[in-house]
Amino acid sequence: MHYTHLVFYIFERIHFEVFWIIMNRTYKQIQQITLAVDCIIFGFDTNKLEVLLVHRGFEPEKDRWSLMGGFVGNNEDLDKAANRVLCDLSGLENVYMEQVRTFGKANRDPYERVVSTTYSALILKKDYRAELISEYRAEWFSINNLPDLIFDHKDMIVSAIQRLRRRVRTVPIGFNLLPEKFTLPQLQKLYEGILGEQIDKRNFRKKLRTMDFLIRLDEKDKSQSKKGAFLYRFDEKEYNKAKSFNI
Amino acid sequence: MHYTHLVFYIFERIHFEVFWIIMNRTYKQIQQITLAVDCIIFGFDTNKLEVLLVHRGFEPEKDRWSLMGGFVGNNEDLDKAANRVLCDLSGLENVYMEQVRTFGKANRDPYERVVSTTYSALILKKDYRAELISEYRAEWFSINNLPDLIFDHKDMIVSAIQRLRRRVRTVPIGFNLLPEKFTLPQLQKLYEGILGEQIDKRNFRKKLRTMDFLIRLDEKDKSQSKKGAFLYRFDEKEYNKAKSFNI
DNA sequence: TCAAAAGTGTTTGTTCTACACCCATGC
DNA sequence: GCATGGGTGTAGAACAAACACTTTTGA
Repeated sequence: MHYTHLVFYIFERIHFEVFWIIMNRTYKQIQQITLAVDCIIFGFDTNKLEVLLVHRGFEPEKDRWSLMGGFVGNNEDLDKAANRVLCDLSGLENVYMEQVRTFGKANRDPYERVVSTTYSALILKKDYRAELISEYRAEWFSINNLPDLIFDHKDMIVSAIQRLRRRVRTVPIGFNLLPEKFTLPQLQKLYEGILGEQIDKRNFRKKLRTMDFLIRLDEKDKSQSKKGAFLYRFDEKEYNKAKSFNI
Repeated sequence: MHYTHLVFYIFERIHFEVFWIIMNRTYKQIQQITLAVDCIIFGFDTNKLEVLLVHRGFEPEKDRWSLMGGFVGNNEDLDKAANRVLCDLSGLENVYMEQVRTFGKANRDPYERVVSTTYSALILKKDYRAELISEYRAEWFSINNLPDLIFDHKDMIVSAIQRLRRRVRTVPIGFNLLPEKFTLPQLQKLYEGILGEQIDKRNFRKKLRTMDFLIRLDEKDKSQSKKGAFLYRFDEKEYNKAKSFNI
């Protein structure tokens, strides 16, 4: 190796080692931050999409509404923390949940530095244990009529709705908001509620007819009309064969 | 108010207060977690999409490859931390970046509890200061030929690519990977590289012709052919008028 | 003059949209 | 027998996919 190359090489080598030593020290001394999860819990009520909010019972921000949240334990998976919070506060397990995004502005909670990862959950409203409503001062709100919320919880809900609107068109997750057996008018109202727009009945049903995983049962639901509407169920096995969905 | 109602009311009230007192204590005592950001830095090289990785210079996991990352300061916005890490390690500011998702498995880093939020950045490779490549032992890797990576960094890259593939079809972010003036053959190769599939030249150009924000200049780039290809530029103002994009 | 890349349209099939009437039933 | 919600099909427009030849020019 040429002399100047060698000098350059040694210099670079030292530079490199020093950089990593600094990195390594940083690695040990770094500041720690309180990490939270907040759950945007969606439910569906005949024709509108709703979120479940809790009434904050302590200062600061007493008497304002907030999402259900909790802190992440030191040895707890982030996803598990979200499930725990949902389960603690709703009594429900094995609920469809997915991460939305992480909110990390330094002053988002003006009282303390908290970074929060949001998760959205789709639950069947009637599975939600009614007694918890009073226990946690929880209440369902239509997404079109949200109350005043603490911190950036409104932004959290908005971004969860945006994501839900995108996802619900390409993945059959909407069924989590309906009972196992449902009618097509119900399903259409669900989609209209989520997307916030009217859908043509014939075009909607035409699309659904092409989906082999939507099984028509020999039963009718007569609660909404005299004629009665056929009940359907979502067949997961059949869906997994092709995994194509598009509304 | 009827007597039993009153008793019930008081009971519920106490229950509610106790719950919030516990919550409030929890709020103060909660465990804190080291929070990191990792940057998936994408670049484009004539016909393939690449990511920039750094060679880890210290134990544990010495000599393996990793994403560029850093820790979030106690008074630092999460987004700012990602920008800082990118800037420290690439010398670039004002780069297109967006949050991807947060990785929070308790044992994802087997040595220490670290939760990490990933950000993807699209940079123009030639803006990346070459001297930093040797300073940080960084290297560009084709996304089809990634080396062995520490922890869950491979998953991080995979989810960033998935997201990029979705986004690039509906938002004109791909231009961040090209110089200000670019040719249509370049643009097509970029899309082919990102999406990992061939695109029909005539159909591609037909779509682009409908987009008013793609301005053809009176210059040609003759570096790739004798005939030369017209240069174009992306007109942001024009795009903002309609904000519709779809490839 | 020829090799190499740039540029250009048409046809066909698929998907999306708009739209209006009959059916079954309980009251 | 009528009011209420459930159920069905078709025609036109927009969009997507497949496909082959001509142009330019430097070497």
